[in-house]
Amino acid sequence: MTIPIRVIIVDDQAMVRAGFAALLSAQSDIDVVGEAPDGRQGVEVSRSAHPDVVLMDVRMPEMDGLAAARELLDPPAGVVHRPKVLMLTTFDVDDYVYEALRAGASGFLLKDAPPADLISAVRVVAAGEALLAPSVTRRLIADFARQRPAPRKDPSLRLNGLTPRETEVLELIARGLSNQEIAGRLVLAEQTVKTHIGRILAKLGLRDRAQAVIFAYESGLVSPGS
Amino acid sequence: MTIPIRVIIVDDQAMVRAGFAALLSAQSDIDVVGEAPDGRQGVEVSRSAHPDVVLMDVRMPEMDGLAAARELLDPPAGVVHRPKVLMLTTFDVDDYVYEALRAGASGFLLKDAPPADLISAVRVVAAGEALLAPSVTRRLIADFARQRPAPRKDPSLRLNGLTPRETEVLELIARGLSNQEIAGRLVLAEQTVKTHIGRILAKLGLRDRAQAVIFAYESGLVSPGS
DNA sequence: CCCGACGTCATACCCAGGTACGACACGCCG
DNA sequence: CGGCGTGTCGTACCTGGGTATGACGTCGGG
Repeated sequence: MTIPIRVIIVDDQAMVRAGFAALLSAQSDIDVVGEAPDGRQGVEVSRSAHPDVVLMDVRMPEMDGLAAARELLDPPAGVVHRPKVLMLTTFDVDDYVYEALRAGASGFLLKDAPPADLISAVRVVAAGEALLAPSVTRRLIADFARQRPAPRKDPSLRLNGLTPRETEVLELIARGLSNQEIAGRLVLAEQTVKTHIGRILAKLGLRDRAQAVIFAYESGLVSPGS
Repeated sequence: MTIPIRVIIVDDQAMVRAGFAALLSAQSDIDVVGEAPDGRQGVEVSRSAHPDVVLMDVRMPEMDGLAAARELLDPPAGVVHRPKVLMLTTFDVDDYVYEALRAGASGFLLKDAPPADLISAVRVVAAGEALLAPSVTRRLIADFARQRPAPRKDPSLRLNGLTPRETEVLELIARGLSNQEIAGRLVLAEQTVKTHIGRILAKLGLRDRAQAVIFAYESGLVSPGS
């Protein structure tokens, strides 16, 4: 650590700011180079003091921490300085967490965490890594696991009834191709495509290609964005 | 902490096991109640020693940590014991991390982490929370942010052209309803539904309802599982 | 007050898509 | 060998869905 980590503290409670500042300043590798009582001023201070890390409270008057974080992490044209943002909150509220992470925050800590945690969090974040409160981590993992429990297991499961060729056709349906286009792509007669589709719909208990598209998405055969 | 946290250590290197055991046993609130040199034996030991937390190395002979974790976290019928699993690895490899989290692991640490981290990780995990190595956290957050940059912004963005009523119709299309069913649901003449659909397709540059379904999923208007 | 956006509906037309039935070829397996 | 699953294609039929055009009522804003 040749050069210290530059930190600013944005929180509407003066006592909290003072406490954190004292705590962090006591570290030889950390400099507190600014403070602000609300999001708007926080952004300004950050722009002029160009800190490495911004400690940002979530709930604040004037401009809340979320908006301020967004402003700092996705700055308007011309602004080159992009600090790391470490969000702080008294209670952990889901929405805030997710919004902050989406905005690009590097961490999310509860204020009741041990002081040592805050200090190490600043170091971790400054190093370009990320750190979350354990309860937040748990939730994020749960969410992650829920979203993709096994992207390639569920589909093949219910897709079992379909032959490879049928699966192939189904995927093209799910891409929005017409029967004619599918026939062209697979080098088939259009009627053959119809035959396949007929069997697909029968096997899966669907009515038309629109429902087939739904099935393809719900089963994971195709996924948004892919 | 009236009753200590029961921990077992699964790692193919005896020295590592010994080191961790010594480190953890020194804590008054942690008991090391078992060890195993590979995944298969790890599962067995876990079943008999019923620990609160299983420290599991990723890379192991016989049965790797991932498979063992899956076995412990999604046990066959009849097995009631479900310990928390804390994965350990020497280097951090993406795939392993995601697989482990999907399987339901409560944490993922690098072996080069400070000893204090391991100890607190055990406590955190035992408490039902989760904890990840900072580099892993960063990656998970990045992934999270990438997956859903703003689930309710992108859609409404391109959905802008659509009127509320049209959006409503589109959603029902994406649910697989026929025009007749949509008419019934919205208390409309079938022709009105057709009119709406015609406009929807024109505005979005789509050809038929199948493509409309795709659009609904891709834009986030509807999501798999919802 | 008039116009534009929105929502509603009608009449008419056409075709892609889905259904029904049958047929033939190929490869695998009991 | 015989049968089954799979993939291929043909003919025939029917309907749901998409297109075209026009019309009417209601709002809200300029």
